Amino acid sequence: MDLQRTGDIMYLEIDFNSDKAFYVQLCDQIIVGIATSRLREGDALPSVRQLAEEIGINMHTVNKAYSILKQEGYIRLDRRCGAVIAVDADKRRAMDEMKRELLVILAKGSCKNITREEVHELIDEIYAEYGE
Amino acid sequence: MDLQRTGDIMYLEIDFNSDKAFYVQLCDQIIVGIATSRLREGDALPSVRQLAEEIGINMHTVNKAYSILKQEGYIRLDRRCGAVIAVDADKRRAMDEMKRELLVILAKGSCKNITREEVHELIDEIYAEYGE
DNA sequence: AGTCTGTTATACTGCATGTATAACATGTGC
DNA sequence: GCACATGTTATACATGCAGTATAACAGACT
Repeated sequence: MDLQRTGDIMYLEIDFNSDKAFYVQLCDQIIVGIATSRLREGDALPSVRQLAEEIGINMHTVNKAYSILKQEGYIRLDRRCGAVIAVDADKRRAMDEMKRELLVILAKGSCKNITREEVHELIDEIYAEYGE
Repeated sequence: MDLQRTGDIMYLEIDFNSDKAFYVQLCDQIIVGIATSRLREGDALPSVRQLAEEIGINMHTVNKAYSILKQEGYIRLDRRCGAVIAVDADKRRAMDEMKRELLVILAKGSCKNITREEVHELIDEIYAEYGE
């Protein structure tokens, strides 16, 4: 087995004061991790029990996050090697979902006088900071 | 009083099968309505009781949506004329919030092989369909 | 055999959602 | 003044989700 379970996934943290659910925070952070190449195809994530203890939450909450990530096509789960990054790129569906999510966000911005140009700049800004 | 309470806000509908909360659906639809100029500064929204009956939900759920819209600076509420569109454009805060929301969405897209250029195209596409 | 993995089941607490009924203070129109 | 509509608030209830806790199971590794 050449898969190494990384001992420290320090950037996985829970904000206990956030209004976001713990499992949503975990999903988001892992997805951002993949996008920014801190997590790569084939990398192993900590086991549900291990991660749960590290960040101080319950095992089932981590398990829920992993299950969602599996169902949405970001990781692969099996009993041999735990959770492994394995992105299944269903681009068509991803773009549909992105469009639906963007619609409300752009509407909010439009109400607050954020122009289309400023949105484009914001996109490039984010890509510059975190991007590939 | 030259404010007219619009009799039919037909585009306000609840998707009872959605996973989104009713009051969130209402907020989103009203915000999109403002952004697309179907609702304009000074327009009056139906009263909480009237709208609740029209779309078949409880009064308090509508009231919750209105309260949030007020708190986020999209409408003004007073006892004389009910709920009135009145956008308070706190652009700085709006851009901060937009950036935070975009971060995760762009990360998801990046995982699914959606390029930065395609995101830009998607933005323009949405503006072309709904935008001013 | 022992230990780790994900997985499932059950039970409990706390909180958000949504409904229901009622009352209150204020503003409008008669 | 009176009736009516407005937003607002309080209370109570049912339901479901979030999170925790304990436990057990089947498969894979050493």
